[in-house]
Amino acid sequence: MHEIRFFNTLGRRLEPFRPLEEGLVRMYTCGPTVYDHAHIGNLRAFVFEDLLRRSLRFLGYRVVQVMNLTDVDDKTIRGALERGVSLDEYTRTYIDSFFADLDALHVERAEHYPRATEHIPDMIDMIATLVDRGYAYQRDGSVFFRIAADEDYGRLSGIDLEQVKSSARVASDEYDKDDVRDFALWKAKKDGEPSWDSPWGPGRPGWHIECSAMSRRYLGPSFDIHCGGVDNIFPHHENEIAQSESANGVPFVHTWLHAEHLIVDGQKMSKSLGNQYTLKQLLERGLEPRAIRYVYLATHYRQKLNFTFSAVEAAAGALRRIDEMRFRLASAVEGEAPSPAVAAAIARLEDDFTRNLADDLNAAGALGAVFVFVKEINKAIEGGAIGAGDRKRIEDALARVDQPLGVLDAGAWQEGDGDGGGLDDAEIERLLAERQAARARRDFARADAIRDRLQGAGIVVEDTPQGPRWRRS
RNA sequence: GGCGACGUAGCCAAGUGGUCUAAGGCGGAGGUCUGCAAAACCUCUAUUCGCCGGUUCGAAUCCGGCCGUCGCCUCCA
Repeated sequence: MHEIRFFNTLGRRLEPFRPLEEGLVRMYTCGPTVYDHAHIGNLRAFVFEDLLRRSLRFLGYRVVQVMNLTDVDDKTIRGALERGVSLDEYTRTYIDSFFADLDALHVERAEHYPRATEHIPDMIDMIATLVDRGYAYQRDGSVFFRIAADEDYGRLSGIDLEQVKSSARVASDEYDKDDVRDFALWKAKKDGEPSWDSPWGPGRPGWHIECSAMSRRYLGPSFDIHCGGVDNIFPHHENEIAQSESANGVPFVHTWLHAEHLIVDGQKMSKSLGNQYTLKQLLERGLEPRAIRYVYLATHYRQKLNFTFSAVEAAAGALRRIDEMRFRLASAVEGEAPSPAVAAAIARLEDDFTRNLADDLNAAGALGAVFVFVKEINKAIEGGAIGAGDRKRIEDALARVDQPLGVLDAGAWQEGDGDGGGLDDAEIERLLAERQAARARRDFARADAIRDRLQGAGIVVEDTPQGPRWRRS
């Protein structure tokens, strides 16, 4: 078993990973604010978290993952008001859209998707504890966290609080706080906004408190991993640590993992550049979701991912190479005894693949091991070195490494209508036989006409020394 | 201004002290197969890791400087 190492943002170094409870990993992954459709940058973080949970399982752990849905904040409130609908109705559209995106990219479901609006009492409870303990104070119906009361504030981000103090943005803050750096735990109700009753009057929770409260509800006061995008390091995750440790009196999270941003054509995504794509927009352009998932996987999560259309094309080509190998394997003739070359290739794959994955989730390296394997198997097929039982052993090895990747099995990504343009298998076989007969009597016009017809129906025919083989494209 | 990241072949991207004259993919060039084609497969495709110094027996990998790109600095994954 390979030891898992992660780059912990807290401390900024690679370190061996050990869960608090043997064999079980509890992780909290910051989810979407459901005020708009997710863009491909948001989705990068979610695919990264999917890779993480799948990899942990592959490496032998049970996983409990929580992902919050932020359904009450400035943006959802504003959106609902503008559209003249309830908050719930407004966010439902984007929650549905979010899950549709996850499905399209084959992201596994987390164990829990708590919504902020369904956990207001948990948040009020935690805020009350913070007030009791002197970490928070009330002001005009709002409650603020007193940063000065938390000595080790800033140890995740390494932020210099003196700097924050003098920043212009903070100076323009709308609230009257003891210290400009203090942040809101509870915001007093404003006209027209949805609100909940609390000991401090009607209002709504601040952003950071939801993650502290909901993670405690589902994972307890201390757990193993917390993830998000790098932009969450400060202030969001810093504030979560402050709230949770001040309220619970125990260490909050051991390992913090942060996904780097995605850029498009070398530039930051922004509405004004018009490059803030949603998954739906890419799919409408004809990009395959499987290739998009591959693009996400092929760059290490701590590296900026430069998303380009040509990268998606390259990904599609890479996947085709794998599909093609399996296709050729399916019609390979097995020899007498199992092939030592195949056994060696499988052993090498499993070792290299696992080692890379355990090393801070190096999926790009793991993918490299898969392609080395593909090449070796191709050679074995070419050289007639596929032995008894090898086909299944190869397929099984691919299925194992695909458990964390979720991208190798073309069949799993097939859209419903792959029916070969109305031709069933028997009909295809009959046409192929007819074409073979035509070829045998050197009636190539007839043979090519049949091939064209099959091609038109989405059937690819490949001639080999052992006869033709076909597949639906 | 403060904090931080990155710069590897035409493109994408691993590797972070010796097995690196640098994995893998895309693209490109040859070849094999074929009636032709397509597809596929095989081989080749960076003596070099932004530039300059230094440390070391040894550096793409560590240190310093410079150049370039980018992110964060109160609610953006």
